[in-house]
Formats: sequence, C-alpha cells, structure tokens
Amino acid sequence: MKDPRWKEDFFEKVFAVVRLIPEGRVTSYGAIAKYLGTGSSARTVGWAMNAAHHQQEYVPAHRVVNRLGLLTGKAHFPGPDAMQEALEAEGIKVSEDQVIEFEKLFWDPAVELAL
DNA sequence: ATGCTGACGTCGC
DNA sequence: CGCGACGCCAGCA
Repeated sequence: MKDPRWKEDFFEKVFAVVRLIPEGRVTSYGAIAKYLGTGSSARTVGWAMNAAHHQQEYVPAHRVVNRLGLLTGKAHFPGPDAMQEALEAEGIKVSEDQVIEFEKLFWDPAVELAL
C-alpha cells in the first residue's frame, strides 16, 4: 500500500476484480475497496465504475452494489432498469432496487480470492 | 489552478 | 439506537 503505482492499480484492480465476479454473484464497493486495502476509498471505487464504462473491455458494473445490496448505481446505467434487468438475467432477483439474498450472492474478493 | 461533487463506508456523538 | 460528519480519489465547473 505504500507503492505510488498503487493509484493506477486502483482503477485497474477494480476493473479486474469486477470482471472476475462470477455470473450470478454480486459484490460491494466497500468489499473491493477493502480488498485493495483501503476501506475508506469506497467512493473512489464507484468512480472507477464510472470509468469502467469508459473502458473498451466490458465491466459488469451491474454486479457491483452498495453494502446494503442496493442498486445505487442503477441510475447511471443507459436504462432506468438496465442494471436490474442485467442482474435478473443472471439469475439474481432484485426487488425495490435491492438484491435478494444479497448475503448469499455476495462475492467478497478478499474471501473468494483467499488473500 | 482551486473547489465542489459524487455509483460508499466507517467512526463519532 | 439514531443521526451527522468525515475521509478517500478522480472528474468537472
């Protein structure tokens, strides 16, 4: 975490982790931020998603929700329900912009990747 | 160049 | 236990 290049890795890491999210699974900004080592920069993770849309490589940002499992970023999708539909298309049930059984579908990189 | 805001999360009161 | 403020990084005015 003392490496200056860490900053560049921040975005790249987020993209990498998000792309590694298995289909039908979801993760949270804080989980990624924590995996990166900074639980305080959860906001920046969200920004990374914004930049992810900028990336040519497809980044399943719809699989990234907040700590409560709420589709907070759904408003930023091309469609008003693009995020929810994308999640449902993967078998993830969503109700009231909230992921059903979020805990069960939660994919924690720090755990799944067994840091 | 400086300041504010923003797809969150944690700590403090 | 409930509400408020701060911290983080990057983009935009």
